[in-house]
Amino acid sequence: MIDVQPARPVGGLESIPLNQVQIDAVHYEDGPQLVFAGAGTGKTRVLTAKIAFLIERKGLMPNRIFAATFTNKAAREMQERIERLTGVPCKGLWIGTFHSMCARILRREAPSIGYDRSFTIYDRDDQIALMKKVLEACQIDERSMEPRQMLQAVSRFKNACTPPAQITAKAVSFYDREVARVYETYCAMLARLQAMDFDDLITNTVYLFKRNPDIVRRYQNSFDHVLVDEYQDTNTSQFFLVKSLVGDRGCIFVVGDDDQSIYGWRGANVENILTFDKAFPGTRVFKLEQNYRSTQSILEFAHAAIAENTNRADKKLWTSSTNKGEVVVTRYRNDQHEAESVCAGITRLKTSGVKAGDICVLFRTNAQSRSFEDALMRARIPYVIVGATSFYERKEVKDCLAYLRLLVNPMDDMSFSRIMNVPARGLGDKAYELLAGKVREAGRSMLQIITTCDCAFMGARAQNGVGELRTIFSLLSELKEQPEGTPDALLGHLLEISGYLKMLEAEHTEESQARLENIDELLNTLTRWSEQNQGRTLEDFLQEITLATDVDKWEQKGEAVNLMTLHCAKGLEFRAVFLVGLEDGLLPSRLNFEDPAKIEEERRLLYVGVTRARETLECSYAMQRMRFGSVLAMEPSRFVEAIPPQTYRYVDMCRIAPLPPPAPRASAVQSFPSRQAAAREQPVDDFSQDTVSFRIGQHVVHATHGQGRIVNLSGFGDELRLTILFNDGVRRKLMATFADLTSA
DNA sequence: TTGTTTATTCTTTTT
DNA sequence: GAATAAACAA
Repeated sequence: MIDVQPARPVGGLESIPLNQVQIDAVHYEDGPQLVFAGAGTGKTRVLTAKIAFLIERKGLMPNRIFAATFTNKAAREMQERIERLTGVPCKGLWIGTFHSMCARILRREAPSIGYDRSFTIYDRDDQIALMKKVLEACQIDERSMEPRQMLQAVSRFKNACTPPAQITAKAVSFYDREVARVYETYCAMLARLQAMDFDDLITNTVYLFKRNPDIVRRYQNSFDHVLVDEYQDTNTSQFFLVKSLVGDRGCIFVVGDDDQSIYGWRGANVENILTFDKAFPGTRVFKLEQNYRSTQSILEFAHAAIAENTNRADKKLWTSSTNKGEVVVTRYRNDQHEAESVCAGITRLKTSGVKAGDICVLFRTNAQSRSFEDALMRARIPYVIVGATSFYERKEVKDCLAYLRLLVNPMDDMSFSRIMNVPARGLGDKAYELLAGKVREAGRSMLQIITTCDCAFMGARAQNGVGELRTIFSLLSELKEQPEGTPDALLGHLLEISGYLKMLEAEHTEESQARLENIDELLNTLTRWSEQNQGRTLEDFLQEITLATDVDKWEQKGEAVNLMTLHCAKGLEFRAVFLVGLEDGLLPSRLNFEDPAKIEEERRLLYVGVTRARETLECSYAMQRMRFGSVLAMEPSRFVEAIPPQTYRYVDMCRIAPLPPPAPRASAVQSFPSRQAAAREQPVDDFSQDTVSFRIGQHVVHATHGQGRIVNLSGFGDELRLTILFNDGVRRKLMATFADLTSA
């Protein structure tokens, strides 16, 4: 095009330090680009620099750039950095998650696909509630077809952009036809409620583009460049979306890492990244392999972990850092032991000068956070949980939001049914059924019916309740039209006139107190938001909070330790990471045992966790874990066992720090002494002469397998089995009496 | 119709 | 062991 002559001193872009590959990727301008960016290789930096390059050097207007990121937080931070670098205000830049940007498009174009602009966005809870209604309407027993499973099927169809009619046409078996019927009904209901679920935001935008050539052309013409972060986690509908925005132009730049693809279960399609060059001919591939984040030993450990996977583009991260660091794998007695010891480790780190905010505990499932919360609380170490039942998922908050949503979208019967009897106004199941019947008959929404009809078909008590609701909503909609009807004022009034506050105030329980505080918090949030977002509407607020990701809601406070799931941790980094619960059945999850592809995804999850660490990494597993309220025996994760032992230091806390004597719970101790307790109490018996020579952690030599280390003992006497981790990386279980072993 | 008790099922991971 | 659904009493 134009030859780039940086006549003026280029302040911004050059202040980002980049290596040669990164520079090449940023400056390339001859067509589609795919950047393979391993963990910690400066992916965000390249993406930021690329956008800055487009604005600063190519003179693109910010509002002509479309950039999809994985969280809104990342988007905000990137936008700020670009503004600082280029000195160009980037308010108009299209940057955010696919979901928020599609919502932005759909708010404008909704009428073209038969929706109102004020449509409601349904979150997961709403989806489940709706699916239950759908199953009821289809007269399907919830037990034969689980709502969550149906939702997953529906989500699969939507992600592949297959409309109900096609599924119905293809359905052969009875089951398939039932699923198709559910899908059809679910979509129809959403449309009637003027609601969209998360998947709809993407697929409806794709439909919009597909059916309206003029609209897609308009959007194509309005974007000069399309960029996508974390491309390995895009699904098929997102691919279609990107494709239609790009058209046959080559103005696309994607960044990703197939090794970090961890969202297959929600429809992400790794093939998107692996076959990118087929979809966008003439693609130039860039590979970032120099890691700027982690120490040598962490990288080696990470590579050993991921190298087991078969379906991956070959690459290996390297670092020029000479800082060796150390990876520790620790075995604990049980989950509590693990939590307490990790807690002690955190205290040690803090005294050695690591800020709490630079420490993170990572686990596979949310339920695992509990034992760490307990331990941290006891140790008086402040912590934050990223993604735990968030504020906006609390009952009382959702109730308030349901009132507000209904005010915005009167078609939203799901929200209506949530609040129609909260607080209690004599509108129970029966009243609901009567109303639902009228809805089918009249083709109007519940709120519309109760505000426009006298409801003589209901009992006297119910009519009274209906009257209350009618008053509440007529007052609120009146206020909403007034200039003083700001979002926070609306909520304040609503809490008063609905009697919601009174209901909680009357309770006088600890719980009701907490709820009142949460409502107060919501009110404060809304007030602050209204001040900061003058001119924006209640609709905007509601959309913002339903599309916020867990990380968006997280403020990384310097003085609090972070707890989160491995999925949440994507894209983040910490000086010190504790990767806990590395047990078979947990990581990998038992539910993915049968499917090798899913096992590989679980392994990538481990890889993501490991590569979050900058300086120290402690991986751990416990021999026993509380689950379902009972104690389960656990085996170390197969992933850890497959990692060559020379890449880490093994610490067996079961031997180093045996638990203090069990609490004097007489009955428990007497009736069920655990095997270990028994072994502790009677260290000398007939077999102990033989067994005593075997200890966990002991180094041994096997006649055929060579050197190894005992990692586990089980059974007694003749039955004594040794689990030995041999230096070839293979773990074998051997009978002590037959194994030809000598002490190393 | 409402609030309480009991039974059951359940845990991946999230926009 | 917790959260939800069904069952039941008031």
